[in-house]
Amino acid sequence: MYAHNHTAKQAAMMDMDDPDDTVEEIQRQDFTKLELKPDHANRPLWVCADGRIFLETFSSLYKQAYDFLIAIAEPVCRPESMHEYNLTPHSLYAAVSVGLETETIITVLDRLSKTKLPKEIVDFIRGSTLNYGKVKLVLQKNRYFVESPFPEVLQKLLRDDVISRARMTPTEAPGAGSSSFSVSRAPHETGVADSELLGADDVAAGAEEKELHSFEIDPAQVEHVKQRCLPNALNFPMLEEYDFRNDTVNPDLPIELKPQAQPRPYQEKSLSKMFGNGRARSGIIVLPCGAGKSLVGVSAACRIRKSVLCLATNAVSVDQWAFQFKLWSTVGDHQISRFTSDSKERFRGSVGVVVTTYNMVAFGGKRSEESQKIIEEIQNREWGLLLMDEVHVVPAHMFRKVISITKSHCKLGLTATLVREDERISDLNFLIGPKLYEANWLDLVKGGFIANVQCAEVWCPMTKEFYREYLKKENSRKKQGLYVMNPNKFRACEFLIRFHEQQRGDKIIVFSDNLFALREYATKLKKPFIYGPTSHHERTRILYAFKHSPNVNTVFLSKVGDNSIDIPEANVIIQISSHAGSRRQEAQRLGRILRAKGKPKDRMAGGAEEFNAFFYSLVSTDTQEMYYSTKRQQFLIDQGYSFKVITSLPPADSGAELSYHSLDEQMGLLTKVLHAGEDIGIEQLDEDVDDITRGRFTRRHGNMSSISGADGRVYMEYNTGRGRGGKAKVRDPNKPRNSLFKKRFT
DNA sequence: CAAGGGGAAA
DNA sequence: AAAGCTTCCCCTTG
Repeated sequence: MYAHNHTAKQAAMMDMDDPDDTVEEIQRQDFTKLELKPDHANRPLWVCADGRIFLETFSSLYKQAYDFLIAIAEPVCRPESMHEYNLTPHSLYAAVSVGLETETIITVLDRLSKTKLPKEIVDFIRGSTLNYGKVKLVLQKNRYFVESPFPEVLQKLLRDDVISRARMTPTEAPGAGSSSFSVSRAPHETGVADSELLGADDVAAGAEEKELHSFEIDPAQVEHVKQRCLPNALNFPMLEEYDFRNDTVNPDLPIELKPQAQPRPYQEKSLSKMFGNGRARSGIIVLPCGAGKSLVGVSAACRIRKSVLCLATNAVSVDQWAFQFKLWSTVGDHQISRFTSDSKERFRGSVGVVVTTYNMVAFGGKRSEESQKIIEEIQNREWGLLLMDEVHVVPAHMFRKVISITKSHCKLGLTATLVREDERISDLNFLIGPKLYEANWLDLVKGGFIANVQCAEVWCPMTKEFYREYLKKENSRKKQGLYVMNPNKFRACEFLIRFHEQQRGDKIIVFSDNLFALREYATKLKKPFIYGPTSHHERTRILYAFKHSPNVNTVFLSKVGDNSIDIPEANVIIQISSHAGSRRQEAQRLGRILRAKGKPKDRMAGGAEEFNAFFYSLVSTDTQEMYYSTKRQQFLIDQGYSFKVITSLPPADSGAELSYHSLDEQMGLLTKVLHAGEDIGIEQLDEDVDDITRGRFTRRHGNMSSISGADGRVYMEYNTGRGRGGKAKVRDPNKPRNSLFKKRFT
């Protein structure tokens, strides 16, 4: 009661239009005070004073609103009918980076909003974008300069410790003063660019002859200086654009897209964000795996037409990038070279494309003579484009090293995972640049560009005997051994493999981080498996068979499969021991089956959505494994996927033909597990993974994810009785039913 | 010269 | 804290 009165009082204060701190707090909780416009039904957005924005996806303006929102705000959660976004200083920085002007942002947002824009939001947008474009970072002949038409801005920056220390002492007397800046005439900038950089008020002044002031900074300190300039610090985010058409210092690379390289609409769009004003912006493009990231990268290279340094995560993907360059572009054979531990090529002449790994560039240890020479060449030249693949999986320290070692005019990061401002991933904002474009997975699914995945979590009750031992054990490794080897889980796995192999003719990957389980499952089911020690030769043999033989439709993989194995054929994933897997890993694994198979038209017939890929996580109920299940799903739920929970696998009528049907067999397995000793389990989440999980979770608290998560559980009926699966009876009548689920749930 | 095993580092 | 899996380089095989 008291709390209510209090709120009412604060609400009264808000009515008086008092910009008090508490206002924001009230509006966070109470949307009823927002003033609805008369025609609100036609407008798709709810804009809250705390920066949250909700988008109704069923609106007729959805498409326009979506394009706009994705440019100005961070997507938080995008389930089917309502998206949640967050307006942040970084997202607004990204928005002005791609050429949107402050007043445009405000006008359009207001036009799309059901309610009058809260004053706080308007102020916030103005405040966040005010200083954009006033400062530039320029790379000239291997030296870095901070440049601005406003000497007072440079002075302000130099009052910062980090920046003043990074300054290369000018030859003249030290001691800052505008007179000590180098002064130059602004090089042929167009009026269009000016208005974009300076904002409406400054354009008139800019029309006069303009002077540019600059000071040089230590290349090793570039990263720190950039960070100090970000919106959350001094708030003069540095513009990094490459005016490649006017770069006469670096030679041109004769390279063009081949005519058969036809970018898809979303690829085209991401490129237009990058090259919007005729120059090349540094930043990040987010596309799911299998959506054709490499064509975007190659296209960017073909527009800039200068030397390219392309970085990938491992040698397999280096080969793929080199292949993609040759496939999509006219790059000559001796203009492209790979640099890995066993392939040290060098391009001819002064300009070309080098494809290598982050590791190779950042490697600190002893190098062979040959490597040493190549790495020096890489370090000592200027690159037009630094193309960075899979930016989200590379550890931050590796980036730092790579970016400070190499000198590039433009950096393009490609990633599949959402980049958000939490934890270390926010470093990407200044290490590379703002996010330029991000595709919505579900839209790509609808367009038939990536596979439509059915995600499911299969709850496998522990058998009585296994559970008794489980409760007895203190050691978490032994516990893990027991719940991974739970006979019911094994049977569920076996059932799913049979179902997908026989009923649908699918190709299946089973992931297990636990090597004991990997071996046991694979051997028992007579399927090939690949893990670390598997020789290269053996790997290729197995993968070849998986690809070409109708008799090999399932392959078991350990963590090796996460990165360095390319299996475009698979369309079903089953995880048997996944609790140690992060969401990032989960997303990555899902990515393995996203590559769309078949023609989009076939799959979209009649508008009915038909699943063509499946992702299962098998979880032993009432064990530690359950603890992580909700967390792991978060990423996919945020992308708009819903998780089904299946509690009745294998079905009661399929008992006998599956393994471990009899108690005897189960006891045999139990004995084996109990005698396996310490080798059986692996430890809990490693530090890195845990950090990320925690970080994202705190941030997620109280947003729509929880709702959509609940929504994904319409199939669930949790049966606490052990030894027997519950039977789910509720289902969403709007969702078409896959034959598997038809079978299971009727 | 390529394949692949060993050791070291991260 | 340790296992697992990278990666690098160097060395020995065929």
